[in-house]
Amino acid sequence: MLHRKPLPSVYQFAQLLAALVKMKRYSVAVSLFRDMCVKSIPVNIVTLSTAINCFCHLNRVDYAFSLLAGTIKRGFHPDVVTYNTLIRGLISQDNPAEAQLLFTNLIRFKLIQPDVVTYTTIINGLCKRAHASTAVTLFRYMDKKGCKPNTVTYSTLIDCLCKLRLVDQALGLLHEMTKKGITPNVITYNSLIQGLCDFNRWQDVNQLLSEMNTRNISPSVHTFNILVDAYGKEGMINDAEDVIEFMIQRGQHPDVVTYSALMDGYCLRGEVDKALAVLETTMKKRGIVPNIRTYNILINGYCKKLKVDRAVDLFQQLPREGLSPTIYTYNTILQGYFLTGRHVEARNFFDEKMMLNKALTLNNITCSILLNGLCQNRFVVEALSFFDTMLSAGLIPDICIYGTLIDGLSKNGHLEKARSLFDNLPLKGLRPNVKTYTMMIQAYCHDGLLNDANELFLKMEANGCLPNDVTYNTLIRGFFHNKKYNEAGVLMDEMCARGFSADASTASALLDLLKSQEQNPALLALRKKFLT
DNA sequence: ATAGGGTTAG
Repeated sequence: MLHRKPLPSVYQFAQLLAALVKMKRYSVAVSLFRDMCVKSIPVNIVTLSTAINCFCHLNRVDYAFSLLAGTIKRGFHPDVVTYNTLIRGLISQDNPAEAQLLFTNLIRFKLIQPDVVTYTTIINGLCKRAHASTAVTLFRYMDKKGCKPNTVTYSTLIDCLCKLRLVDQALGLLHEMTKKGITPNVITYNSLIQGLCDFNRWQDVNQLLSEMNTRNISPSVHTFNILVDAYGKEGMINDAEDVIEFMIQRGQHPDVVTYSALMDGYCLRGEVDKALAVLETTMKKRGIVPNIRTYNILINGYCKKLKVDRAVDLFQQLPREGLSPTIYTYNTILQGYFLTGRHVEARNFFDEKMMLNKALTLNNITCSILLNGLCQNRFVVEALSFFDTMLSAGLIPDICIYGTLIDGLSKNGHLEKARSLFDNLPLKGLRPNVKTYTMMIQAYCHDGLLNDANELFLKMEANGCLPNDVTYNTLIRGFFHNKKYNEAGVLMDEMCARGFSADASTASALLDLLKSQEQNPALLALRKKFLT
């Protein structure tokens, strides 16, 4: 194009950029745009907006805004499309406050009139941050302002409601849109099918599929992938295979996502070798190239089967396949080593493979795997020193990390350290959850501090955290071990009243007690309670 | 008339 004389028009360059965007080749588009600027090829607001969009997709909203400044400086007028792009960029960069500010200023200074895309973008951003009710309010507001929601707006809201597990509300919106004459598309249905699959509502799924059929909306590869994944996760591997067979019959081509979902299904059943066969035969035969997620599934499968060496073989095979491991890959193998008691290899793997890899961002999962693994192997000092390493690497520990640490410390004879960590959680802006409370209660019980345990049990509910079945069972066993059978009985009644029941471990603890103290009246009363 | 922005799966 650059060598053509006369030069192709700005339209044709815009089309080329758009094609690259469609293929998600954002950095290629950006370098082409730069090339155009250097060679003084005319640009306009359309090509400029496309470049701004590319920067946003590359997570460089800062560059996007400096290009916006350049755009205005060169005398072009950013329009509603330009600003919608920037609003989406800010939201996707997790900066909703700036997005909000941009939106209000655009309206205040009458720079643009928000359109249906503006509202849809913001509704999506709100929903993805779990502000569903605000999103619905905005949804009703735009309608009132004369900006009619369209298929994409409804699909966005439906998808978000499904992800918040409000599937029936989402189905209500489907009904509402069709009544208004706004036709759902395959994306609308895919979101709903996913939402229903999450609840194993197979009958409703089939009803939606036949509804699609009546409306002449063909299921896409996406649709089938949702089904393969859902069946695989439920262990219904034959159904998953049937879906793939069906989609091929209908002329759809399964892709890497389809087969990865199938492989995950096999791995969850422990049939990792079958998953490997899918990769080595079916995918190869069909010319489908596996990606890192495909390998992660296999690596995870082998680790869960305690075949860590096979997992490491696959890990070492990655560069040959042109793939780079992700933090998920590393975390999986690290956990595999600990799971099989190979803590020396785990620590070498962490030191040599993970710490030295500059491209890797260690996360809270890494931290909790390490802390848990070290504590379970009685390396408390090392665990604490790793914790410090992670902190100085800039990691912000979440409540799960503290839970792991509290549990590990208390199980290795450091109850007071665990207690002080627990008590200082509010100072770190963290609230204990039901697991954290339960671990601390267990710690107190283990050291015979039943009063502290009971006090905390009462306190958690007062703090708005309801005990669950694990909490009750933990405290009841604590009373058993400290010969407080009457207290155990009272708590057992309370637990049953709340719809929980004694678990296997509590039951066997009681049976052991009964065996050794056949005539203890308190225990006999407990047995009566327990057996009825 | 031809070009840019918002929604779905592992």
